[in-house]
Amino acid sequence: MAPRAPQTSTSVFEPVRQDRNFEIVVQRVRDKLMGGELRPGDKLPPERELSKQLNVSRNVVREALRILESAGLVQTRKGAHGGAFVAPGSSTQMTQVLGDLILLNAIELDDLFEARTMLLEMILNRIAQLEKPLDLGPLKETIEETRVAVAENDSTRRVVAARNFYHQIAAMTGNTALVFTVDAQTELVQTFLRFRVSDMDPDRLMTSRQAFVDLLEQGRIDEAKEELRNHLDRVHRSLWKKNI
Amino acid sequence: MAPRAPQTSTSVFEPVRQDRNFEIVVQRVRDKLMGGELRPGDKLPPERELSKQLNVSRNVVREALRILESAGLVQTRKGAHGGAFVAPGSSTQMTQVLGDLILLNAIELDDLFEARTMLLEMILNRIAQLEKPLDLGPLKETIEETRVAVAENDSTRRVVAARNFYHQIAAMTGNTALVFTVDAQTELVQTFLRFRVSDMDPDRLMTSRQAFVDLLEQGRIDEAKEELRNHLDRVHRSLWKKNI
DNA sequence: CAAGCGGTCTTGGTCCTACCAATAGTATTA
DNA sequence: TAATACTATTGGTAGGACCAAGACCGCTTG
Repeated sequence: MAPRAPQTSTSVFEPVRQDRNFEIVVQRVRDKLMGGELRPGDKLPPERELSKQLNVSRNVVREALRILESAGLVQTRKGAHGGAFVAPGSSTQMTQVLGDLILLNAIELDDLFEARTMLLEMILNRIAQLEKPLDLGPLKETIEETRVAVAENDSTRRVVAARNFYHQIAAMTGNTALVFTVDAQTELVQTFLRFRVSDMDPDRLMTSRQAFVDLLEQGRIDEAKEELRNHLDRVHRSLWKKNI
Repeated sequence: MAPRAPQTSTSVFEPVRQDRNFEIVVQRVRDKLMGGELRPGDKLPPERELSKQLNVSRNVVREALRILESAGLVQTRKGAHGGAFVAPGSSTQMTQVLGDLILLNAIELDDLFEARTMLLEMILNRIAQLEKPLDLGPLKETIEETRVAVAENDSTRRVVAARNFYHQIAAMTGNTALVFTVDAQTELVQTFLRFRVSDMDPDRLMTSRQAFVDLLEQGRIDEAKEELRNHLDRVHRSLWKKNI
């Protein structure tokens, strides 16, 4: 054999480990979720127990739980019979993500508004294609709820009712992904609106809501789209004023 | 004075504190981001320093950093001159959220596919409304890249090229929110596809891509939509087979 | 007996201290 | 001069201690 030149061993050895321990723990939990071994409502072992089972420090377990919690996968409760429970899905995480992207200036607020308007128009198009007659019951109830909230000047109820309004429009498509997306966008817009609900003229709001559901009931979807788009434009414009 | 009945003091005292310390730390950082005091690229103080400044334990700081990190707001590096740096926005968090919602059975995979198809159709509608002539340069380059990747049977390059393809379609709208949403959905679908890229017939893929851009160039948007929709249907269907 | 009160145990929340491990910069040596 | 070794910085992990909230049990008391 020819003598081997003394070369600096070129990446023959791969790094033993690169993932941090808490990332591995997170992945373990995700795997159990994916495998169906863990389902919403289930309880994870106590932190001390988990740290023993996984042979890591309690610190590592806690950091992993923080990640899972901020991802909306688990919720934690203190005290006896407390612990980390697998959570049901909600739109709050998507709201958070969108909000953070705006914080980082990666998404323009205007663009989000435009996307929201487009998404809702798209949803109405989808609704127009449905064969079954629409069940406008929930929508009408929500509008009634809005009316009461406006009458009593209860801004909290008003905000909830607004969220329900858009939620139910999306729900009419039966598409869960669209529902979550709409919910997230609505929540985010409401976050920016905060305590400026009162800026919106109550009469105009009720008129618009009522006109929308009436048009929908009569099957005049295109006009309903127009009504909704005008309303959204007003809302977004009022928000923009603040954001200068 | 009339003697006061010995009533059990009804909620005169409010709880001193409810937020956990690491949540407060997270909020502090978010506030600095919102106020523009922290911008992407900036470096946070070292953990030990931060724990001194905020008067909390290093544990609390670390748990807060895990949350910020999993939210995509910061990235951490080890070693000298390391630390937590404010990150630029990316679509990975949105991808993660969507994936988690599917894990939790809160979103149906089929619904996500449908939403994706609808979103891209919507984007093409938006493109059709644009006044300026489209710049199809990047799109053509990406298709060329796809052709090379297919020829060399390089699945990694193929996946990247596919991501670019949809990314550039979305980018033509100029709407950052749409771009992020499309990117997230594409990444997620690719995650589910994983190593099944080869399932797609290369010839058919190239034919579809080429036809799409040709139609787009000739302004026959409706036919381009049709072409894209058929392609997406094929992709989603092939994925569905696996998911049984 | 019923209501309420206090004790007790479980479990998450916080703190501290020590040490390991990666990394960039600097000094040293062949 | 270039490769090597050292050093300081900083995140990652470990383990122990204590606090605080909440569920449960049993005792006291009216």
